[in-house]
Amino acid sequence: MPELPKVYDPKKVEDKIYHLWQKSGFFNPDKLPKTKNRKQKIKNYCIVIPPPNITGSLHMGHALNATIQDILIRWRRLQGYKTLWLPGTDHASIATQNAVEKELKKEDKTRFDLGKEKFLERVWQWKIKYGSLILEQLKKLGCSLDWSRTRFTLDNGYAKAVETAFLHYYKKGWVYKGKRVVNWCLRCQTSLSDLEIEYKGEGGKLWYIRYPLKTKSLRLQAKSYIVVATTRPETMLGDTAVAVNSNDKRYKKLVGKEIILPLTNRQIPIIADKAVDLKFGTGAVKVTPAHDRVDYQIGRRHNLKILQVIDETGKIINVENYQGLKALEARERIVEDLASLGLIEKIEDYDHQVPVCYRCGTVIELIPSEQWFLRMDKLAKMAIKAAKLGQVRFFPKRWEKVYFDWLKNVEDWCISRQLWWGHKIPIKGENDVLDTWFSSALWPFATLGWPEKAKSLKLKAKNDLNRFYPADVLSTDRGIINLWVARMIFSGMEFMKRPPFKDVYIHATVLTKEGKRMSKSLGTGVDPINLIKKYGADATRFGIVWQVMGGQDIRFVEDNIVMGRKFCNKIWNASRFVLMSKPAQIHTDLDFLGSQGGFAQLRKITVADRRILKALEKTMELVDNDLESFRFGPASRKLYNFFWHDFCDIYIEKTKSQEDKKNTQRILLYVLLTSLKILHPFVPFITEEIYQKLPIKDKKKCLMVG
RNA sequence: GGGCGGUUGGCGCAAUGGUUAGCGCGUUCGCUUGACGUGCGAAAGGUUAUAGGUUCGAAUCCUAUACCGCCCACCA
Repeated sequence: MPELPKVYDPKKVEDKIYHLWQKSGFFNPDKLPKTKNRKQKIKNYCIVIPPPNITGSLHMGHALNATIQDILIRWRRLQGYKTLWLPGTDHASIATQNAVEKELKKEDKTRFDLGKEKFLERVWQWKIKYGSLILEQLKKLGCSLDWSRTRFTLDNGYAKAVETAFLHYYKKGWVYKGKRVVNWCLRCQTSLSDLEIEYKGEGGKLWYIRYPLKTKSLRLQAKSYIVVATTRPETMLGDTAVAVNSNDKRYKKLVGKEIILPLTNRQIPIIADKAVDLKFGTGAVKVTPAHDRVDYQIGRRHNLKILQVIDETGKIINVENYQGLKALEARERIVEDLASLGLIEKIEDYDHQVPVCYRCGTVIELIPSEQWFLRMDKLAKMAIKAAKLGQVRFFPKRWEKVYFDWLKNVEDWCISRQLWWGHKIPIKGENDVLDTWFSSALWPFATLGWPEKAKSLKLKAKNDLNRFYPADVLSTDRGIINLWVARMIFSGMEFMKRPPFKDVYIHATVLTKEGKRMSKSLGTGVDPINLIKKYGADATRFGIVWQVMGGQDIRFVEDNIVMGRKFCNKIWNASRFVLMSKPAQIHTDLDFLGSQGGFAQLRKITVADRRILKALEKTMELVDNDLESFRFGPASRKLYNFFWHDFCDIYIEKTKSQEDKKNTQRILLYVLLTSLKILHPFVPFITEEIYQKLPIKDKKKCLMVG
């Protein structure tokens, strides 16, 4: 046996070991060696990876999530389950299109300069580059994904799944086309769903505007008016009513009367509606059904005209004097004009929330637009039911509230987007594409071959679809519980009649040490690849998972990765110690603790021997329990304490003075081997490397399938 | 506006109502004993955010308050 170096060097080990794993084929459940457990049909275990967007490289959040999933998969694989962890990437329609547009901007070009065809070529080049970069990163981290099943949400088979799903809804009448007031991103030039907008606090103003009442006498008209408050005076051009609360005594007499809308001189009614808050502003609100969500609802209740005055470029239309002005320019002009007419009562400072695009941060305009929608009432009910019945369980449980709250009040989903990169709407004459989340909603079964394999599913044929659907665990970030998780659940219910996974594990969000969100644009991001280069993949995995406690956010500190590296070095040197004594071979499956023989047969077993064996057994049990309920941090601490303290500090020190060398060597080797097995899901590279050097009689090709 | 999470040694975090509140990093002191100085042994460092309450007993349960963070929301 060659002498091992004193310090563990991950660089010399990781690529070699990953290659060994890939060559073994054991990432693929169909190629796993037979064991007692794997012969049983029920012992399948599946995780579908949340496909990373191909917008760039992975950050620590991804690294944490990938580590968590790999721990679960390796743990179950070692237990004898037929494990599938299915890899892939997401075309991320709007996000990727924006990323490529940003790149073009550096060349002073827009997508329109290139034209659709050339632009899409460019996106495909981007996809090839970043798609493979992401998969490489996962490999560096040690992820045991079945690469033979790699999918992309825009590959040919996937397009078939999207088309099938869309047409299924279409035939049911759940997908429909209609003109609605939708969120419109002025930069991306597309509609967005309600979940795709964010709110940004803005120090704005509240203008109080006098709307003159229509009276018979002109003299009176100058004196009598109703005052409305607004943050967006320019939208008054599209007002088609003024609304007050029906219980508001101040305005009771005015309901049913008309006002003359300043600047346009249109006559519009004063109406009573429940949506109006008596306490805010003046209690009277201008109603612009074309450019405000609430106003649209009010308009529908009162049959008001929808008068669009802002177009999809953010400019004023349909009003002569302001035609072609940008909304903000129009605002200035209108306020000036109103002031010169003496119609501005007062102006107050007012902080409010402005909707912005979740991908590019541009202000959202609400405009009436012809779009495709998916009816949500029935689907939402199914999704709620699945969680209520416990078919889907959230960990930690509190996150199901976020899910229920959204589904209970959800409105129809606007699924069409005016983008170039994405799935085409499968209806003749439609050029628009689908919301990227429509396709990701099908991920857990589309990746397994749906709809092609659906027929054989009915025939109970053995294929991926019925073997690995539903998946056991979905591990993801809390930010996409509704955007993605909820939509996967109702899609699964609709197309597969079962929810797509049993457990939803919401992992911690990785923050900076200061408690700020990690973000590339803020320069607060930490690249896992740099950590892997510096400390090794195992150290990075162990260090980050060490911090996973009870669903709390993680403030990332590099100290923990340093700890991980030290721990790996400890594992390395304890193994060196055991190997240096040149122990005789032992049998892998020898049941030392059981009634079958093993240590029960050993005559001279010392107190220290008994203690370490007991501690090992206990640790195995506790770690299993922790992993059953996703307690990764506590599990890693138990492993650490057992190995470092019980095994190294106490037992190994003790063995140096134990007389029965042969017995001691056997026990040392047994405890080391078993420790490697329970450590392997957390630190796969180093444990595999050591395993390959251990004197085991019936050694498996890999510890991975130990 | 509503909801959720957090606040424990210098820093990052544990502790499932019950001994002296633990761990990692850092700090100080001592160890060149043949696995590891990325190590071993020891030590210092905490009125558990604040104020009340429940209890034989509270970091833990309850009620407020403060600060930090996140999510949702149609007060124009």
